[in-house]
Amino acid sequence: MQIASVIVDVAAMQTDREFDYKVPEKWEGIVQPGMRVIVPFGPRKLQGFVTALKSESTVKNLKAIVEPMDLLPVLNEELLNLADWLTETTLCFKVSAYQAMLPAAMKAKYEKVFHVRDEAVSAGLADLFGRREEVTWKEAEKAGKLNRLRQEVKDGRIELIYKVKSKGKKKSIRMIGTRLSTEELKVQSEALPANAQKQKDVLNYWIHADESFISAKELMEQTGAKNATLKSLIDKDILVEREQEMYRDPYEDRRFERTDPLPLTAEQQEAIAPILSAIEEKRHQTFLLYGVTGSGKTEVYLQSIQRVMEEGKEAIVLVPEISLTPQMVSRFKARFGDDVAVLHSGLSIGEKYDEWRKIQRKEVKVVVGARSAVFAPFENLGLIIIDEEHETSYKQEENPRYHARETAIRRASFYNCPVILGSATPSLESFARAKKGVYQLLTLPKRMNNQSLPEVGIVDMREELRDGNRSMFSRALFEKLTDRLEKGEQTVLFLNRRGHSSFIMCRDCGYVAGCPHCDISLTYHRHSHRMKCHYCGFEEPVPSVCPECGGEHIRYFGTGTQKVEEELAKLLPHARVIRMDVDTTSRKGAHERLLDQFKEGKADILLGTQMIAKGLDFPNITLVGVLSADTMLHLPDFRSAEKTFQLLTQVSGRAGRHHLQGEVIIQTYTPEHYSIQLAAKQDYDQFYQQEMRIRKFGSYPPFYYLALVTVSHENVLKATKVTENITQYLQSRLSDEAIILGPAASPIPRINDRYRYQCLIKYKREPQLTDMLKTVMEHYTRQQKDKHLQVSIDVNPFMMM
DNA sequence: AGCACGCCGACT
DNA sequence: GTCGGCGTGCTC
Repeated sequence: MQIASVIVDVAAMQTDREFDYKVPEKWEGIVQPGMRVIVPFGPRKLQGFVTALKSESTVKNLKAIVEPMDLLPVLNEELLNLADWLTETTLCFKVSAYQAMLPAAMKAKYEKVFHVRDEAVSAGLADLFGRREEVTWKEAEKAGKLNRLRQEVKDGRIELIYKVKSKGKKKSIRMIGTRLSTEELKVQSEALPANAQKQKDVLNYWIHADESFISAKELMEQTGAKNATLKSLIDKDILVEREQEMYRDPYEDRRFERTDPLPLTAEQQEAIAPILSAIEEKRHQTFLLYGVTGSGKTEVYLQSIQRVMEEGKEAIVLVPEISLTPQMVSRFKARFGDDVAVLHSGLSIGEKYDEWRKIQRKEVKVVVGARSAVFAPFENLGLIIIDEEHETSYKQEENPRYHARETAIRRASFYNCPVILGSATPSLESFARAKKGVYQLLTLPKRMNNQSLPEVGIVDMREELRDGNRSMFSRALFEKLTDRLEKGEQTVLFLNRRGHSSFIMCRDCGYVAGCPHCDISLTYHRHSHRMKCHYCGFEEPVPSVCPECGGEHIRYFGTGTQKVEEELAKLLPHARVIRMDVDTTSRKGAHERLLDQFKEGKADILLGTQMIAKGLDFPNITLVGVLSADTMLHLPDFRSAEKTFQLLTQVSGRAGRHHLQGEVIIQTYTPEHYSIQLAAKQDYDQFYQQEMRIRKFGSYPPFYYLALVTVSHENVLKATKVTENITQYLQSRLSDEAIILGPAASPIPRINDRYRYQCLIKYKREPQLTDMLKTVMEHYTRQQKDKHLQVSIDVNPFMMM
């Protein structure tokens, strides 16, 4: 007898282990590791993942698998292994790891239905059931009939059935065709009654058509026939119908002009050579491709992929979600055509599912996608590329809290293939590893067409204020802005905050409107004229007088894109402005449309948030203005200087990429800060040196690894007590080399009326740490006397909040 | 996570 | 005397 070990679809500590099930004889040879199955679990039915097959089990009364959910495994051995590793390193549940590797369409959906056993439905339920045999639990609940039904179930007249369904469906279209010859059709047509003109029209189509099948939709359009007409012909066995599976193609109506490999510059050739030899020698190696903006990293990627494809292998390209724009995609589609699948959050669940299936069926060779594309189910990987390697979005902030970079390296080492990490501003971690020789450093020091880097000016906004300029534009920026308008050149204005103003404050007493449930200030939203909490969703109208002192001088602080847009309209009424932020680009295709408009010169100024910091490459942009460079600098995060430097460098790179010389103005209240100074000089190396000193001094990455334990509870005392216990437990067991900070209140000490305390572990080498953290997790979730207690652990955290 | 079993308060 | 509250423990 075959027995399957199954991980069930319940993300909880107590169920995070294998359960054994008999494999029914008829499924033997079909059920395999990596396949999804439906299994009975207690009274219900659940989705489960088969992890292994065996012939014995220590459990005596095994239940049997109900049925497989797939024909072929959805996870191969390599991915099953990778899931084990993810579980180990990120301390997540097995199911969570599996789920992260599969498209959302494969997530199970559960439904409970009441099914009538007897013919007759008891009185009182007739109105609920009507003539149906089944009623869903939800319907019954709405009708308030649950108790009644419970009784019926007990008495055995009604059965409660647990159903498991897959969320996504394959898309199929209805095809209509005929197996009859033209002659036979003519005969059939004549045999039809005289008033069946429509049916005759339909048959006439096939008498003249070449292909034997056509989609029902198209047939009806061409012949004007209704569905009923087709149906009666099908009933007469003259026509036949069938469902044909098809892919949803998100890029259906787009055509990509094929491009050929471009000749490489000497620098590019030097950089690509070691990559190509690693590919040829099937050697696992991680390359850090450090190249300034516009130095031609993408062409290096493309030609590396080309070589991988020539070897008959596959490649994964990871790109930050935010720059996964149609322009980016088109560069790959243009070079590799239909060999490319694309995975990003803009696709529907069904579209993602289809792209995933193309990969699984080996119908594509290249995947371009955001973080989760690192799990693309290729089985013959030849290369993984991570563009903009330093981007924090490669770290997932929910369980499993994995980092795409580490995951990629793990996969690549399995396949003995190289990884390319590309960036103009590498993360300190990666650059340090490159310097140590863990990664091989490849440099592209020059811009492609020998364009010099733009001239960058820093404006001290405190001085502006002192001189009486209270506007959000410094005199220097405003002057250059008007100059560009006159010359007909384009400007990009960058601001990393959307909306209007960020918070409101009373000028009399200094009162700032805060959330009553969280320790954070409320954000002002103009359209609704209300204040909202971004953490718990609380909202309230803006007070007309200060609730503290009754004063009437309520002021709006902070500047959002919307407010800048209004200000521009006032100051430069003739300027045509395009605003790009989450609000204006949420509609499908809006992103591309706005950029196209700007590209075609239909606007003078492009005003936007983060999303315009990348990829934008238009010849006519000669001025870039950063309205406030230091908004990020004061966040409670040891990476804030690094992030500021990266962003400023990134944004500056937008100017003067072609024939016209570019210029950048950075407005700031802290002009002396090294991250701003060095970004202005575009001096990564200097920044690296400086920041490394600070990291060393503070014992932060890349000198130490981090692990963050966050405890939250409604009761402050409980939260502090638990955090203290955890800290003590770790303290007593870790080596002297480890540094433990805490217990301390989180940077946001309260969210949704729950108090949050944390403990930060800095360590270099603690082989026991994972086990200890696992113990901590188990201890506090098992001893669930206190349901309200929450403990979360983030190994290598990026968000310290 | 759900769901059942089981043991104590306010109602027909 | 029952309905229903949610504490506890299990699911191959």
